Amino acid sequence: MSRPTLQLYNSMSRAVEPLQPLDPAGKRVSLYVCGPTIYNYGHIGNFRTYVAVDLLKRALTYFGYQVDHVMQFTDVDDKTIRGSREKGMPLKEFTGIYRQAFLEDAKTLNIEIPARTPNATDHIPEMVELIQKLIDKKSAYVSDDGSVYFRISSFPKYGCLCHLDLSSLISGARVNQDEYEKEGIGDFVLWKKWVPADGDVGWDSPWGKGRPGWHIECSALSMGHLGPEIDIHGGGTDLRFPHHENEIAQSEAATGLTFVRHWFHVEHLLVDGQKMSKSLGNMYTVRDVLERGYTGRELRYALLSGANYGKNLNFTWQGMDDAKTALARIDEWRKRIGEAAIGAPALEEVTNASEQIKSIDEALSRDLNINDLLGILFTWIRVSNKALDEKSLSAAQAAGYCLAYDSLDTILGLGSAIITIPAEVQSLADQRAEARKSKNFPQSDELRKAIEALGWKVKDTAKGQELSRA
RNA sequence: GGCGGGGUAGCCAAGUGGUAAGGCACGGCUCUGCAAAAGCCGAAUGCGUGGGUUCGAUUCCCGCCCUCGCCUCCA
Repeated sequence: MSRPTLQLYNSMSRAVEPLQPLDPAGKRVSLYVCGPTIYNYGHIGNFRTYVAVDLLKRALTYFGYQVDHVMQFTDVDDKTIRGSREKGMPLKEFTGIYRQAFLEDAKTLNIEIPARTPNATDHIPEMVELIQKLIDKKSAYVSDDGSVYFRISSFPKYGCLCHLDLSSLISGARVNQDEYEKEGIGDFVLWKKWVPADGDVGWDSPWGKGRPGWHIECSALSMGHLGPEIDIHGGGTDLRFPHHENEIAQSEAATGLTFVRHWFHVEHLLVDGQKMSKSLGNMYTVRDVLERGYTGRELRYALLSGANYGKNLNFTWQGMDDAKTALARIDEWRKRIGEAAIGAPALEEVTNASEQIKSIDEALSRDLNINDLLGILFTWIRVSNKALDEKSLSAAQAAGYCLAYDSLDTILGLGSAIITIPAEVQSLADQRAEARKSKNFPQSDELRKAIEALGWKVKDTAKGQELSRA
């Protein structure tokens, strides 16, 4: 089936543009995403970004592209070093804990882990090589203390991504006054000279022992894994400046090529309308949300549906409840429509799905318009439920809805609720079935209350009781 | 000061130069032993505000108000 061309907002041009991959065959799309710094558990704001990236990746796959996806883990910087020293742990061990935690949380949210997730520290030689190249090209210099800086004045395009004027940087609000050794105020560090606070963290280099600056890892890893020019580079909106701006400078100064064709930035998540911060006590991890009794897929739904990726998403517990209810309705419907499809003819004979899939394609192609997509889904739900109530939906039509939904869910990634009923709950339900058989309704109601007290809901249907999580 | 994003029903949120998707919440009804689930019906004469362009603007233009973010820690 032919699909529309995917239109994506490009934060470089500030316009929605059709995606045009470098691959001459138009099949392969290279995608690099700036991963987390692994010094702590990721919060839901981090995961809003990665859920959005996951949506992008799934959409690309859906549109028939072969996605070459790389995301690095930043496992060396001030925060990781400080954290590991506080815990009295080797850096690698310390960051390993949070790398693992991130992967687990991603799994909770049904985020597809990129095929390659390199750690920055496993690629120091590539970074050193890139820095040397920049020095050779006079785009970087070694300062008196042995650190290496990128020379912004050597790169006229500097500021192109963020539309910044270099002179405005000089009068910028926050400039580190301590960095006397820099030639220019906007120059940024490529290689940081070892200092005692770094402890045993450090690598040898032509400029002495030290460690890479933050930005160089993404340039080295992106180019190393995906080539000097890539299709899409993404991350949270806060990375635009300085991180991505600096990546462009480093990479393009070294290669003379266009580093990235399409920039994908995800807007931030707010909590109760405010920026998350420790002082406000509104920073939640994925684990915190789970502890409140929500599931990963409920959080995924909330993160996906709260707002399109390019806009701030306001996280609230009310929003989590809304998500939970809406998702339960989708689940209920999927189950019902699936049962109605039993006995349907072979899939190739199911024709009404194509129209539905077409509407999905169209909404998705418009810069991943998830809310339009959900609007379409809920319309299917209402229309088909009505038809089922009226007994006017054929098995073939039901199968068409199943087909369309399952296709849609390759993008949404909601999957299905896996329900394991505790023995205690099942036992109460069995007793209730007996009570109902003998029309002992008072006892039946008592048992329902007992089941609800355990956090479960019971529903009476023509086929008997059905249990679900409250 | 510079750059950018928002202001659409109680809450969340799409959208369009031609008369306001969807979700959640709420009320009534149908169904049900009662519930639940599902369905039906119900709310914006209106899309921050004042002008302008137009046959027609929430959608385009200008001014104003409010709000959020970024301007070298940050997804």
